[in-house]
Amino acid sequence: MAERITPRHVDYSRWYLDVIREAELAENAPVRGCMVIRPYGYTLWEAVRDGLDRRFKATGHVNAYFPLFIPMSFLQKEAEHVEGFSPELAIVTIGGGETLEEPLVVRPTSETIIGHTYSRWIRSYRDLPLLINQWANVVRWEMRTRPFLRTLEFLWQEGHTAHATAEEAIEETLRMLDVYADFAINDAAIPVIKGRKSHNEKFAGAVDSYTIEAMMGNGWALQSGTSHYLGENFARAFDIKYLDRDNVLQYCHTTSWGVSTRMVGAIVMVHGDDQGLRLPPVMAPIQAVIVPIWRGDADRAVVEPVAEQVERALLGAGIRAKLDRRDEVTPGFKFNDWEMRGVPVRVEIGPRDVQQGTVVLARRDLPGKEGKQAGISLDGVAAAVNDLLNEIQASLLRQATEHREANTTFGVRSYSEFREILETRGGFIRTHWAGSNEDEARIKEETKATIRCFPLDADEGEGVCFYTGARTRQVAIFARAY
RNA sequence: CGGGAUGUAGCUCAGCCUGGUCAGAGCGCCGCGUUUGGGACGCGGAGGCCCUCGGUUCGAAUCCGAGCAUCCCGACCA
Repeated sequence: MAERITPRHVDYSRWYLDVIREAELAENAPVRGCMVIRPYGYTLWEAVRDGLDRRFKATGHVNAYFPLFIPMSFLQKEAEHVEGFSPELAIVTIGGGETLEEPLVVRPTSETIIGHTYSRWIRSYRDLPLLINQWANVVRWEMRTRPFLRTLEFLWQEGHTAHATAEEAIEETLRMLDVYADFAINDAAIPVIKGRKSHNEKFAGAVDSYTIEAMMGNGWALQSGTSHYLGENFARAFDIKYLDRDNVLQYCHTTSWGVSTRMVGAIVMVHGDDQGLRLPPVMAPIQAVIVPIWRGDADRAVVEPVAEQVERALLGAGIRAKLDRRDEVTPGFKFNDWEMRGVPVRVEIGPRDVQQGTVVLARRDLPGKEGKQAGISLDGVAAAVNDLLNEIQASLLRQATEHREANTTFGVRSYSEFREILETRGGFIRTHWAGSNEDEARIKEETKATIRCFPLDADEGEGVCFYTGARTRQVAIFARAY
């Protein structure tokens, strides 16, 4: 048997690509940097979508849809925004064989077209807050691409809200950051750090950007969701104004926030192991797979009905279960196959089990035979699987948290120590920081590490900045990032 | 857009130096049979404008030129 998945310690990047391919999440499209999301990968995305959408609605948001094409002039209305995005725009100049009067930008994000629309919709303080989300695709002409993590076209949601006051808008920005963190932690089992972006890293056109940062299996950071407080920047650019109670015309304060198909990549990189995917049960398209085992037709006649009975029991208990009826591959092949696909629980049923009225359960979060448990009573199989799913969900979160803590350096004293750590153990460096934007840029150039965020939960108190030597209360997390 | 590499079967690749039984292997796929508790085996079979265009030559997957595409490493990024 040829190894289909490169071990992580050999080449993490290859491992990632191998898992994407072997688990049939996605494949490269004929156009550079674009991918076909295969059914199994798309189902994962649907789980992300559903988990978020439910939370958006619970916090008072509604969905709408805005157009793919945006007049070029719209982008130019917000100076920082156009500067940030123009290098990566795809622009349509010909339509129906005719050169267009004004080129159309394929949206890289929709602040501008939505800002334009909001200016028409908002007249009074009674129209506020306006809380809208859209599920859409966007295009950014990136140089370097990787499936899910960075593609020319990607799927995402972008929330766009307008508020009467800065306080309300900031509250919304942080509320959605909390929604993202709640989803990441409780659904995706990804422990994320909530923080504020540095000036260098913030969204083009934002006053403040907030982020949830996750650590991947190789110690690199991945920005997994962002929430921006846009102040009056876009309101002024697009003339989004309302009359307040005192009949005074005011600019709105707006926000925007997004999570993309990148989240699927995060799930792969946070939980995956050398066997392939490990999916958190809450999100797994298939939570439990049933593998029947038999020798010859006599065995089959007794095993198959029991396997079907287990499938019915699991489905009846609301578990996403699948009976693997394939006859052309061996049970051993199926074990490996479903492990690679990250299915959290496997139920094995053979003649011996049927005789004893039991099944074997195998949990994906523990390696190899360590995760096998024999003698589970047939009567209680649904309950047992359900308990195990809950346990795996918690276990994956715990493992990811431990991995992050084990790969975080708390506090460095000098820049040389900082560089030393980045080159040797890598991971996150969480430490006091009082440097300037230029200092940050220099560190990025010299070490490839960036400030991932200023964590919101910082409780370190005052300390000394390793770079400037100044005393400060500000704490930053540095890391190499995707 | 710089630096490196590669385009041959569905996939991974060999063949190219040294032009002529060179259209090949493994995996995958299809059929039949035996198998099935950790990636089974035997036999038979299908499948290829050898990236494109042009040139050299009696003859090109092979040599030369141009183009296109992809991958890896950098600068930019959800």
